[in-house]
Amino acid sequence: MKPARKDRESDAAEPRTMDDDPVVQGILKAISQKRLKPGTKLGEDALAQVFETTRIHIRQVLAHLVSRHIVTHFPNRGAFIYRPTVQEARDIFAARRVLETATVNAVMNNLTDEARTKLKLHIGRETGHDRNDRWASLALTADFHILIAELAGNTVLLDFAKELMLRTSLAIATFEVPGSLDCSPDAHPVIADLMLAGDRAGALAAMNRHLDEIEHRLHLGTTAPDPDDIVAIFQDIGIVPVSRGAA
Amino acid sequence: MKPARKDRESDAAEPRTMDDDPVVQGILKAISQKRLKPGTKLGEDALAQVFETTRIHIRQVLAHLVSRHIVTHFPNRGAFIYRPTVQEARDIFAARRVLETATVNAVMNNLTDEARTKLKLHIGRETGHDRNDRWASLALTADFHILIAELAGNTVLLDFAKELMLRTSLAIATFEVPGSLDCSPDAHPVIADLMLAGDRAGALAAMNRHLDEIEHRLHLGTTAPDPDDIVAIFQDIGIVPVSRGAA
DNA sequence: GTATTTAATATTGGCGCCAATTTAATGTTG
DNA sequence: CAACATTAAATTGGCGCCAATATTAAATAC
Repeated sequence: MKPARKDRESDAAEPRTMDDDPVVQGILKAISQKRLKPGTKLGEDALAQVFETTRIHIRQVLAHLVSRHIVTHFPNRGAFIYRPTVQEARDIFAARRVLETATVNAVMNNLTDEARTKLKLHIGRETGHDRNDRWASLALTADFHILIAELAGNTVLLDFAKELMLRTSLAIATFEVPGSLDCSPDAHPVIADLMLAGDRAGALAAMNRHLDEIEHRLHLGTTAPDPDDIVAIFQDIGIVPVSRGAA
Repeated sequence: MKPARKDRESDAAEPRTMDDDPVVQGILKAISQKRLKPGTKLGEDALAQVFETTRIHIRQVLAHLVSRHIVTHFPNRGAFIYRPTVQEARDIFAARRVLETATVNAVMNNLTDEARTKLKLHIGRETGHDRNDRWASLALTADFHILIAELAGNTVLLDFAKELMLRTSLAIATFEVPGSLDCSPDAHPVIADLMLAGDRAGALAAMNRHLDEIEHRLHLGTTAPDPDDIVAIFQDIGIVPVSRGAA
């Protein structure tokens, strides 16, 4: 009937990655847009109903997110968006300083015309988008740092950068002061211009200042030093209307 | 009967991580010792029988290893130890240069007595162990780099370092020339001595030379530039006696 | 005798069911 | 009326079964 299948068995079956999964991408996008906050419970049935899939699929997705340090799993309790500790938040930013210094350096070692074009294109989108759309802004700010990692041409560092961006979103959502923005609106164009101008030292300094600025906006020294972590989580679990008043 | 349980529900249930799993640790250890080579099939029933567990447990373990880029999953075919491409092997070493430069720097910024002690202790174990035990050697060489990442005091960078060590093992096993050692036996003591002596620049240079040496031992330019990747995998899948001769 | 086709076997993938535990609700008591 | 104990509901965890696919073995044709 279909004997031609055997001839292509070498390339027919491609390896499957969880990152392509629409449910994974949906949850990750929701996190980077801060629609899903740390401590939120990810019920299996609820997710299965929202994404119109089976519960088994959801369990695989959650297991993947647990492996990626995006979700915490409590036995017999379920999966929750991970809430970084204060120390871990600092470690994330320290790791970003290391990684992004390297990626900026790598990009400037090989600044092709294609790289320049992509950089300009992104800055154009970032400055020209609708400022009222807060969720589009949040997604774009992460894309800038990921773009630099892409231009660096190292898939391993790119994966690390993606993971760090997600975990940064969790750290910001956990420790931010409610009213402030994530980062100043012109930080990315400044960095991009310095890179396009060939000013390596200036670009590196601007990037590190940018990261410092984001980190110092957070309440890493004052709020919840490290104790009663899980207790705080339980307070926030109730995204749904909380009937009882504050304790 | 046991009403005291309710009082402790806040701290009773701890989050569970896959890294503590004995099956995961067993597979990871086997990889770092190069008993499990890239391309080897990890059958679910076989693993369940070896580790005396259920098939579901094995599936969770394999899913975790897939997320960690240690195992590749082919639909309806099963899980195989991941085989890095040439480009990815280069990226792994480039990422290690970035990461380990940072960790060495961090350690030397805060070289406590405890750090000195642990460093000396490890070097002592590495030089004093049985040289004939090749598998113990392989496990120890990875531990040296992980120890430095631990002493750096950044959990995020530590996780990255652990992942990079695993992927380095896969890269070496994939591209090594059969007879050679992984690295020269005195490279680690040299680096440790320079660090203990406070010679930052010397330690960084020695570490980078060490990484260069490991990378240059591999056949990254001559063997299988990048084409027919999956085909090559299928050739090596047959760890079990191959009845047919070479093609 | 080699290659192709066909059948048999083994392995993976997924769905449903039921047990174990937790969480919410209800009733009781001081 | 508040706090505790008990009961009921909901959710997660795990096991077995069966379908879908790939791999191996046998059979047939050239």
